[in-house]
Amino acid sequence: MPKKTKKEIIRSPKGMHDMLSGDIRYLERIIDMAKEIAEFYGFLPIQTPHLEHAELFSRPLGEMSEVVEKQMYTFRTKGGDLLALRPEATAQIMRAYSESGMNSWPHPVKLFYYGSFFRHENPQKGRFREFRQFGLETLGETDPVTDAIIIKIFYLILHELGFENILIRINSIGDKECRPYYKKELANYYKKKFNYLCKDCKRRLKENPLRLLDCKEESCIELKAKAPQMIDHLCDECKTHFKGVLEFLDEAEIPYMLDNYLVRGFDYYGRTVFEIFIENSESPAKEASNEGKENNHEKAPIAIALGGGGRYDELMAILGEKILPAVGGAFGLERIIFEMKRLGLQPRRVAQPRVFLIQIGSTAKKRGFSLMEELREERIPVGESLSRDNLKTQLNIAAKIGVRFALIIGQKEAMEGSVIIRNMDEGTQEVVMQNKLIEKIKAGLKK
RNA sequence: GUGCCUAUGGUGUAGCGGCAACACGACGCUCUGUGGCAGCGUUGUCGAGGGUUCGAAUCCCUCUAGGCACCCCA
Repeated sequence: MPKKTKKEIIRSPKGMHDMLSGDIRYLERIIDMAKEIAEFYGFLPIQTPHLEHAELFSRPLGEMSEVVEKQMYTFRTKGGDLLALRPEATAQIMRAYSESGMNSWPHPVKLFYYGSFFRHENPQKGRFREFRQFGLETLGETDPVTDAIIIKIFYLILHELGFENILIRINSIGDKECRPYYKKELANYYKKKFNYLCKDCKRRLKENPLRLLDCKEESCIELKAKAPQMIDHLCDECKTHFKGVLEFLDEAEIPYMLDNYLVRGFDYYGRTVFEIFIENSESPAKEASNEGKENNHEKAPIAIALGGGGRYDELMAILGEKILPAVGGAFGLERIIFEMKRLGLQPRRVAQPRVFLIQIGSTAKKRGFSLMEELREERIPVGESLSRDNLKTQLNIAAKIGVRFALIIGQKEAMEGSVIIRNMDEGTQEVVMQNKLIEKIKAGLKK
């Protein structure tokens, strides 16, 4: 072992990073838009804790599931409780529903949220250990229109942000009546082809046959084409429900694509499942040349979904409460920021100051210090660099920001209670007494 | 958890065995009375540790971190 090691610089934990003003402007734009639309549709805000009893998540997801076993941040408190950093919001909202007595609210209860979630996995493109989501939940309603509203709001948010080529992939995975039957059918089909399956799929067949439909191995994709499809095995009620959802989407002219192979990992999902993508106009050509195969008749979406969700009518029962039908979904906010930047969509605009305060000398500095407050009270955004004393430097900064007026206070002005207003574009100046200043600036900015 | 790639000022890069270089940014000074300029300076133990060598940013090994993909997916 080395005798002397350089002092280690402390870095942010793996998969977690600072979000700086550049990205936050995008984040704010997304949140502003999402809130506006969600609130229009009658959704109420909710903020749930970042920590919960680990069991809240492990019970619905399964103690032995990979997510709970490996990806959840859990720890013991000093008091001995087993807590977890929240990996998702849905279970929290179910908990909040019963804990906060929402069963006495007018139904359906419609909620939206945004915030950080945590999962301990290897970071890669669009996947971090701390990531932010915006989500919607509608509790206490089975009507297919509620599914459609959730999807519509997600669609609208992206549309209003300026995204084009938004694609909703949608499927119904049945309910607890018909899905087990389908699963068995699917497993039977694949058992016969066992020797043709890839290594992973052989394992999937035992653990979660639905996941076989997700496999990207070419040989498995071929097998998938002839596999039994969920849509043919839906019970009548599920079929009617799914048809209803699609009719509302048609009515709203929301572009969607039936994807019979879209599945979600957990058993508590039932009926509607959906994911939202942005179609990538460049990638089909690229992929075609890479693969050199014919296999590409469907348009290629980007690899990662911007959002997804579905119906989970059975979740509340798993948590030990009365059955409460529910549907919801969430956006990955980092992923949307990434796509907005890639496609050149605009972040939130921040008003730039159009006036800049410049001071020379200690008396003037103090005058400037209090003048800032007078301007703030008048809601005139004003830039400053009070910590600088050099006139040229300050003018330089003012010029760089691109303000219209510089307010210059020097020794002389501080003494006589005046201010120089300098028009930065024209290079003209005017000396005004301080009691006329606000008026003059307001008039000047109007032009 | 597995595999592949990467690591040089704040940022983006060059150097590929022989003096660490360039651009931009930031900051300071020239500069306490007038801006976008200019000049000068500062911003580095080349991710860390070890090895090969007369000599390592450069070659080798280990570690760490990051990226990408797999696995898995909330």
